[in-house]
Amino acid sequence: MGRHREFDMEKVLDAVLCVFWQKGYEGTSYADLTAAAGVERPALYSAFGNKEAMFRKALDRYHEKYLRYLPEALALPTAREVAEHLLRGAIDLNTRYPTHRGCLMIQGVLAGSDDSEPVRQFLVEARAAGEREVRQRFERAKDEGDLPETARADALAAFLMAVMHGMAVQAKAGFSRETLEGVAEQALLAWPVAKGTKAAMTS
Amino acid sequence: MGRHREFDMEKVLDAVLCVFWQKGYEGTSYADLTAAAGVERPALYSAFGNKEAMFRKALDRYHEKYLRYLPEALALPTAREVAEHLLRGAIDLNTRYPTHRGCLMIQGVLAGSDDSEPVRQFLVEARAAGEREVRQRFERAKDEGDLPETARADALAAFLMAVMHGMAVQAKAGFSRETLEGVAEQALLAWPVAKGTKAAMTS
DNA sequence: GGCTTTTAATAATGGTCGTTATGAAAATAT
DNA sequence: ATATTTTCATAACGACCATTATTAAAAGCC
Repeated sequence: MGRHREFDMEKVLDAVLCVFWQKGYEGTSYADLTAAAGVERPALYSAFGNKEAMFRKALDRYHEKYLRYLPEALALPTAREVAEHLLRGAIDLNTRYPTHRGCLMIQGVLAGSDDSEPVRQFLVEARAAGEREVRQRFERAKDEGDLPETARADALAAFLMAVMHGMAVQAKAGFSRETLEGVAEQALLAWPVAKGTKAAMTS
Repeated sequence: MGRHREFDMEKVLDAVLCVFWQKGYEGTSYADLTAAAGVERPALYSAFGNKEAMFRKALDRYHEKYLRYLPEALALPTAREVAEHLLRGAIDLNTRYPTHRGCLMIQGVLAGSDDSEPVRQFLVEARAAGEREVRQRFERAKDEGDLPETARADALAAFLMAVMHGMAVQAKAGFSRETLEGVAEQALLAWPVAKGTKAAMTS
């Protein structure tokens, strides 16, 4: 019983996500959110709770809709392909939309106000979880003989993520896709290759 | 004639810089600034102008006091040493102070509110200027035969800066100095070396 | 010591922040 | 058709934002 919701919940969440993406958590106001969503404040509160809860919902959607390339990458057969797919995916995501360049998560990790500290902490942990997955994937690659025994999975994962984060910053600073592709290329030049693999043969 | 200033201008600027470093431009309030500087609001206004002008002064000091490693690096004899010094300097700066990790500039580049857009734009340009200097240094290295003719100075500079920016993000996320050293090491593994140089002999 | 000039601290400005009462409109249930 | 329930928009809430009058204190000049 009762009245029905008049707005499309998914459309609103997408609009909210875009605003957070563009302006960051602490840079986004309810004025921005209502303008983008075409829905008044109380509707946002009844739909999501407060600003922090809304951001977390937006973050979930960000993972589902835009960070798919991460599990995709992890499922590839070799560590080298994992790394390539991660870099390519990051470039694509960071430069695809002219209105909101860069990465929603990285932007939030660098937030500074006291109010946004809980959100920042959450993002720090989420980022660490992603890196952990990559590291574990590279450890598996060592077990499978796909990375050399001498390779350090933790350092490779940290390095790869550093390049991805750096590209997010550069994308926000206006870098072109082509420039970022040059960055990714250089990053992969020293990728370790185990003896006896196809990759080692062609080098 | 008239009363003398009672506070030490340099000490206040240092305190202001630390707050901006910790909380970013848009995350810092005058309450934070007065608490850290031990000086009331009007004194800050008479000394610096408004918040934006104060941030720019803090940025100048940041360059003088903490970004010295950049011109230092550029003055080194080989491109390889330039890159090493840049990475080492970034690691040091980003992890030295537990209360304000990361990089003041990178934090500002990712600011999102409408108010901070002028500051963000300024930082984007300052960042680009730094990268330009590195690129030109690498072009000189090609002329001097220190980098191979096939090397792309722009891609190398962009790559190096990407790693530095990524390390700033990771430092803000709590990474240890040792982890970042692993990142830098991996970044340098594929550094191009011209034939006939000492570096090429030892490899 | 009086007069002027500069700095200092208190406190108020208008504006915007995130959040929430309040009451009208719409839809189901009886 | 009436009562009940839920959503909607208007408008208000206190808190904090950057900025600035206002007034008291301190230091140089005569």
